[in-house]
Amino acid sequence: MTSEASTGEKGGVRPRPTLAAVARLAGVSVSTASLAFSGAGPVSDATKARVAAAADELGYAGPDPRAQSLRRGRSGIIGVVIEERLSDAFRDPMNIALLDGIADVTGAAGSGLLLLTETGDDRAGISSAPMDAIILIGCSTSLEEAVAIVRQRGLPIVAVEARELEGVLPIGLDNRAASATGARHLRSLGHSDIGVVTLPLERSHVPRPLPADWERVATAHTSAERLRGVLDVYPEARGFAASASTIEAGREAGLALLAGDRATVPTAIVAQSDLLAIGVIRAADEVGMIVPGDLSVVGFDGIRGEVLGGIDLTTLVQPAVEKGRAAGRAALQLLDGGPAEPADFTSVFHPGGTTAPPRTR
Amino acid sequence: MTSEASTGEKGGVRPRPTLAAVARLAGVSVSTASLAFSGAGPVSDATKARVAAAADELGYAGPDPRAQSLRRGRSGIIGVVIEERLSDAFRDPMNIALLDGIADVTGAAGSGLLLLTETGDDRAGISSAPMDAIILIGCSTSLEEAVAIVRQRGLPIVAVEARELEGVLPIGLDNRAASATGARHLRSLGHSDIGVVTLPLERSHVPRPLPADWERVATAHTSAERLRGVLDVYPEARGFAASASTIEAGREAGLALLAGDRATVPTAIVAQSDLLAIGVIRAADEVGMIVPGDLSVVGFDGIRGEVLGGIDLTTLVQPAVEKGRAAGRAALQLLDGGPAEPADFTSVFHPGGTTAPPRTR
DNA sequence: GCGCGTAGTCGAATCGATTCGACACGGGCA
DNA sequence: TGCCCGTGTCGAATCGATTCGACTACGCGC
Repeated sequence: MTSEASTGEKGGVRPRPTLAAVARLAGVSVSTASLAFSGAGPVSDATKARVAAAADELGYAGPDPRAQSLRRGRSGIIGVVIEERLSDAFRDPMNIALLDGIADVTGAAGSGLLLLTETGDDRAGISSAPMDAIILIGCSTSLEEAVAIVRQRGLPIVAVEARELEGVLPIGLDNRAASATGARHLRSLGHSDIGVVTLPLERSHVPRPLPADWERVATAHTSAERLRGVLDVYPEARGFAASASTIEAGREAGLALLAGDRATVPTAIVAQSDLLAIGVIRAADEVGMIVPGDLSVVGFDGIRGEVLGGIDLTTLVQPAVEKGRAAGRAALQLLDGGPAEPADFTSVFHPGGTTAPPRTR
Repeated sequence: MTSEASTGEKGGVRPRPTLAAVARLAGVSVSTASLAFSGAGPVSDATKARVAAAADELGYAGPDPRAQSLRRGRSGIIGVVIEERLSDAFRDPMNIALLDGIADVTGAAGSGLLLLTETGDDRAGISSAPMDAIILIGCSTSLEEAVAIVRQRGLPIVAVEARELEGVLPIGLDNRAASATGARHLRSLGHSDIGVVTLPLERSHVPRPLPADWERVATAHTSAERLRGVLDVYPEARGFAASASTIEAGREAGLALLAGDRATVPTAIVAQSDLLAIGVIRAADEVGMIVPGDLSVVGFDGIRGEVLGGIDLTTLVQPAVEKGRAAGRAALQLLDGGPAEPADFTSVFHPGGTTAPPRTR
């Protein structure tokens, strides 16, 4: 009878054996088999061995995660919502570092990361994927919407660098203060006319000069905060919104700010990311300006390595990986029911070789 | 009685309402509620409306994905296994492009991507995450192991650029042939002494000269194939295995190959990735060699954009995004029970400005 | 006017595990 | 000798949905 077990010997698409089958073969009840398998509960060694043998014989691959997650009310999956296309989001090393930090923590806790892109109207994932918690990163525009959906599902929400929102645990960065520090550095060097290259401010990532009503139209929290930080010090700064956090977009923005007579262009530019800063430097190079002689450039992020091409960028170094870890930890704590305290990270000013006093003209 | 619905008005951790609760409030059976909600089956408009109203009142967020996935035997999740740490894997734009291609297809089909890293002994994800299929990318060393686990779970497996393996649907690239094409290009230019910088060949990513017994110790399929392609044309080529697919690792390898008397170093280097190639070019620059005057360099991948820094690299352009799409499609087909045919992609040789005839010496 | 098909609804089984409470048995302690 | 408790095992409820088969009316055709 139970020798139907041998079915699996060779056949084609044999259905996955269940715990019940294992129990039957081992001659014990399902509950005992479960106990034996999970190690919880008192089970005699002999029984344990028989169950193990039966499982082995049937090729039982362990409890079905679907059934398990239903019963336990946990799926062991944490959703990560990324606003843009993956290829866009991952162009910036900061996002990768962030994700790496998250993966570091959640991976260690045995949770998987479910990547949810928010492109188009693909709400499907957010509204119906099996998750225990969700981490929003780089989500600006549609934040409210996403939060509403997720909240209705009763999932804990962690948001990295988002504006305060009811029921959302924030992982913050001192964007405004840090940017102000960078700006003050320029002021102390003697700069009085500076430009700002911002990250995309609104949903439509169209590169353009900063509109006067940017406060009203801005939906990207990080960009807005960093901009405020600069304006705190230089209320008159001219701005240009880049189309993305890439070198190319930075170059484009840089060319726009540096166009015109040398006497009328800013003597320093604050870029809201290091990639943008590198682009600005490239633009300066193209219009024949020397950095930092003719133009000082400040970045943000503190990326390292190849992309910099050996440049020692003056920038604000943010602990991206650590930020990711904090987000991961917070998500885990929340889904454990425990309270998680919001984290706030601080960027460190790194004076590099791309800033200097303005050339007297 | 049923006014307990109002509990959710403000309270703390109200448990998520179930379909049963909705049905009760609407005064219909659970089965009818289910039918009404999913739209399947004949339900009168009046009933549908009442169910919808009840769901609305209770704040029902739709069927619990966990229960759904148990019943349906599907979780709507596709696992993507990445061998290394995310920050390492995503340093190479090719991997991002690949993932983007996968996400493109699976996202459109409503499936989420579960990121599983294979760092350490963290088999947890692979062996127990709720997934419907799995895609292995850049998995070399521990391929067999991973495949064994997943196969026992009865999941369809798609592997990108892996060696043939029973029960695994391969998505291939003409690594060997394409590399040979690159090598023949060098031969036709007149080079007779070339070097190869390979991607990591084994688990331990230690940079070192290619050992004589590399065939035996190599576990990375892609690297090995690309190497074979070059050796097909230049059996005597000297090799150096880089520690990663990064510019820095390429530079390091380049310096190693270019050390010594100018007369004894290779006149051309084939790098197994564009990032490595850029590193090699940087190394050449450092030791005072001009590319392509003193040294020709061939890459692999066909990355574009900033990292290249304006270099027109001679390389083999592979359709990475398309490869990802194919992998995604294959996974979807397999989990639909349908047969999926393996895909094989072809790289296109792009003659750039980094190769030239060797300087006569 | 009778029977049959169908729209609409419901009850119950099912997916595969976990876990609580109950039960039987044997040994230690009073 | 009798009682209690811990160990090992089992049955049954439960998680939350989907879906099959059955049942009730009702309308239509013959």
